[in-house]
Amino acid sequence: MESKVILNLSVDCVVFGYDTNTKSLNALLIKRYLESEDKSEILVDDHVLTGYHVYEDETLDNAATRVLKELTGLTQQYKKQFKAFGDPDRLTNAKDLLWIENAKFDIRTVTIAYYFLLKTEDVDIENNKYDAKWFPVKDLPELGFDHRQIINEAYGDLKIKCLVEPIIFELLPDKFTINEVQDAYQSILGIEIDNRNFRRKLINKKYIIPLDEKQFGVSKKPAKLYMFSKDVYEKMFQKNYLINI
Amino acid sequence: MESKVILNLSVDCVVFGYDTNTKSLNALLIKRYLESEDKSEILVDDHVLTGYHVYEDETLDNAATRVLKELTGLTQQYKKQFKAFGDPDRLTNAKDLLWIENAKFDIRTVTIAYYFLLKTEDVDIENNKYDAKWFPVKDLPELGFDHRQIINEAYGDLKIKCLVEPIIFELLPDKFTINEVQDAYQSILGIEIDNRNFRRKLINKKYIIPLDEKQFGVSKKPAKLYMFSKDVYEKMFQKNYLINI
DNA sequence: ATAATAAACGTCATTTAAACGTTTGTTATT
DNA sequence: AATAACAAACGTTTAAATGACGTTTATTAT
Repeated sequence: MESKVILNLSVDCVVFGYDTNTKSLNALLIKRYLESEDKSEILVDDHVLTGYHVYEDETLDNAATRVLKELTGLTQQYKKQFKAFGDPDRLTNAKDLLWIENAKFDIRTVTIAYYFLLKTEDVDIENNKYDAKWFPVKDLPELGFDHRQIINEAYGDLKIKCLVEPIIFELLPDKFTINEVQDAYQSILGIEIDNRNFRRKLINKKYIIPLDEKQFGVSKKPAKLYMFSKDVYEKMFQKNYLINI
Repeated sequence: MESKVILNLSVDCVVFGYDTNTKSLNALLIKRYLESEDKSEILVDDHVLTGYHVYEDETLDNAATRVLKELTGLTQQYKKQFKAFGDPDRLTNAKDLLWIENAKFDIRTVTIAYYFLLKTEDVDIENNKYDAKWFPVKDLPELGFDHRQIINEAYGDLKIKCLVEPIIFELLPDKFTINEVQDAYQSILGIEIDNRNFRRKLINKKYIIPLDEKQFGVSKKPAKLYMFSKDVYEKMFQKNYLINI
């Protein structure tokens, strides 16, 4: 009745990994490279997000989780569905479409985009079967499809969420120093924060638990380690309804 | 290759309308009522959101705008795509499916959900061809499909957005009193606010413009009217990056 | 022992927030 | 035309949070 456009449903995953050492927020991308049959021409040479078709009997959330697991082996990471991308012409670039099995111009692919938060070090990048690599969000390579837009929108959503929820700790190791938290905020939000005031403010939070441990192996005064207690945070009924307009 | 599940793409629109008089946030719903052929049985008797199939050559955003216009005649309202709902079993209720043309059990409908913000009075409810009605968000009727969940998630998203962006003014008339703003926050967030502190704080915002006008027709001291300047708000480079965790 | 350096602590002035009390302008009533 | 009623509008006081700095401390490398 309708016509010949075939609808395809997929999830795409923006995997954010924060690197405490380089203070860089990275995105995990996979390489695409394809030559013409006679090898005279490079048809595709760029990077893309991981994504996959959503199976018939699968929820969107489960599809995203499956894709992340397939790519990284990880299953318990912070996940957020942040936007659907479904413009009818979003995959009409013929070069790109060669990548898709049985690609025709009358397939419309709607993708439900998720982002995940984890630590760069959590992924064994050496033995990754998709040859996935980390790229700084602020220095992305050539990207296929509309994936640059998807990453940018994910990043925008993440920034806003950072301001109202303590999701920064999803990006940091379980035990962290105050300065590492500050560095993460500065890097992700692109701002400068006064260390002394930030330190005071953070240490006063009841859900920031000081540990009887210090850094070691550093060649300066080792910093005290802290951890974040999600329990305490949730029990103090946050969403304190501070209207901040 | 894949199998016999037919994928259907739709948008669903949560139309929020705030009523300044009753201080109630409402959702616009349409009635479903269907009897069996011999009229011995009521098959469907509930309410649903407005939604529609997304046309082949149409963006998701345009589909949502089209649905709103069809329902209300309005085209310039605040709109947000907030979540996709696509669980394989979300429409497997046979009773519900009778509503869908050519419904079979092997159709999977993924819906991209939007919410719109407007004033209840903007909609001419008397002459509405879908027989749409307003229902307080806090007192919804029996709802079809997963529409209760969709409304609740939209409402949750709206509440959070209210705390960080001045979208409350999308729900209020162009000229409003300070108390009307307070009432809207209290009603939507479910909180109590001290009027004297709230008033002082709001009046001090540069983007809250006092007018040389007062209420009339009220039987008490008429309140001064104000308006919200989106221009001023945006120029003062908000997103002042107040980390509020 | 000492230099170098990041971590950690401290101070003060200013701003913002919370919790109240008081005055004012309008309409309705006498 | 006085006054009661009442929400609007303004004011005060105290406590807490923030912003902008200066100083001390613990560690490693020399």
